[in-house]
Amino acid sequence: MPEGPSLVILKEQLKPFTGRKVTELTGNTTEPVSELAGERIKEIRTWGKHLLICFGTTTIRMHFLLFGSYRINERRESPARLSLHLGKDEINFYACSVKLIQGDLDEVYDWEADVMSERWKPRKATIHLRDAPKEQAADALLDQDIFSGVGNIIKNEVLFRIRVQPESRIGALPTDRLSALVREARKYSFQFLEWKKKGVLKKNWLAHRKQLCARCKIPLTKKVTGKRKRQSYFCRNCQVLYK
DNA sequence: ATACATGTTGGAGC
DNA sequence: GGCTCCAACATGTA
Repeated sequence: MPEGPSLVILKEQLKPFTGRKVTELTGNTTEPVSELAGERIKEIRTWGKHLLICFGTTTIRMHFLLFGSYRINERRESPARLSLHLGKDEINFYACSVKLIQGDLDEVYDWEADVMSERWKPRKATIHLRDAPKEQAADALLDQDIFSGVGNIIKNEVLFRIRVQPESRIGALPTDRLSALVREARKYSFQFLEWKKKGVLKKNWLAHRKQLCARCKIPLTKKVTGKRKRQSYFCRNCQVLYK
C-alpha cells in the first residue's frame, strides 16, 4: 500500500465522499478526532505517502507506514485505528498513523516535492541533489523532502532503469544520469500507478525482489544499502557505480 | 512457517 | 546539534 501511486488510487476511491458529512469518528487512535463529528469532508488530497482528509480548518493526516490498510464499506477482523462514519457509509483504516493538522496545508507541505503532483518541480529536486553530493543515490531517492512518495520499490526500479548502482554518490553522477534520476523518479511512479491499477505491478518488476537481471540475465545482487538501510536489488554488470 | 518487508518516529548514545 | 542505531508498530507474502 505505502508508495505514492497507491495513495493516488486511494484518493480517487475516496473522492465520492467529498462534501459528505462525517457523522461519527471512532477507533483506537489517540488523536482527538471526535471533535470533527458533524463536519463535512471538504477535500481529499495526498502528499507523497500521506492521505489528507480536509475539513474546515482541521485535516486528518493518515500514513500507512508498512502495514497500514483500509476498507470502504467493509470491515476487517482487527480493530480499526480510525473509522469515519458517513450516514450508512463507512471508511475504515487499520494499522496506520493518524495525526490532526491545524490550519493551512501549504504551510506544512511542499507540493512541488511530490512526484505524483501536477506541481512537481524537477528542477527543485535537482537543486536539492546538488546540495547533497555525498548522499548515496538510493538514500536520495528515498528522501521524502526531495522525492515525496518514492518508496523502496520505486527506488530499485528507477535505479535499474537508469543503470545507476544504488551506492553511487550523487555528486559523482554525470549530469545526464542526475537528470535521468529525477526524470525517471516521476516517470516510473506514473508507470507504477498504471500497472497497480491494472493489477500487474509485480509482474512488471525488473529488479525489485528479482533473482536475475532482466537485461543480461546474471544473478542480481541483493544488499542493504545506505544510511536508510533498505534492501537494494541491482545488477553489478549493467548498473554503474559512480564513486 | 518463520522471516522478511511497499515506512516512519522517537529516544538513546555518541 | 546532528548523526546513527534501535525498538516499536502490526500484517501479507514467500
